[in-house]
Amino acid sequence: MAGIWLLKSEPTVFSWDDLKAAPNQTTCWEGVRNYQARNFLRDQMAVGDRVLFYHSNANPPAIMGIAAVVKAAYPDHFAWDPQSKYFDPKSTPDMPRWFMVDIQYRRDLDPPVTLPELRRTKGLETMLLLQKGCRLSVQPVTEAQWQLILDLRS
DNA sequence: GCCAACGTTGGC
DNA sequence: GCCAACGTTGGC
Repeated sequence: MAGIWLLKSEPTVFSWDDLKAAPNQTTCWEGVRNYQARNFLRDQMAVGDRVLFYHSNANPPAIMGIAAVVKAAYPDHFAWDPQSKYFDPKSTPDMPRWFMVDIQYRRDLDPPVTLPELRRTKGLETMLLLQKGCRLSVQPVTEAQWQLILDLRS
């Protein structure tokens, strides 16, 4: 069974609409600079995995829709660019420290599933996103959680 | 803008 | 290896 992930993005940095407007509705997911998130991304994300696209630092924070992984992990070359805000001199082409995947738009959740709605939903209490202080920007989602979330819009 | 929670850094 | 200081995240 293919994996399921929740990816966080601040809409002022890269929004759901940005993804839909991107060439081929596809984008590389650069800028992950946390080791736990990197390990999920690098070691476990695979082509065909399902993605919940979440707007953090938004009003309200919400899952905007569904995307899919269309390219598995490869080195995040933004880490090598001194002009990039994601520059990290400790990552080199020979020894890349950071990785990214490509994701592609699949469909909207209409309307978006807001954080308060998620908190109200029975069965999602253990979802990582809802845990106090969980800042992980790449999170695994269980099949049961996925189904509960989709059921909110069907 | 505030601030709690967390992750990382670096001196020792 | 400890841990204080610092930086970041992200809801509110």
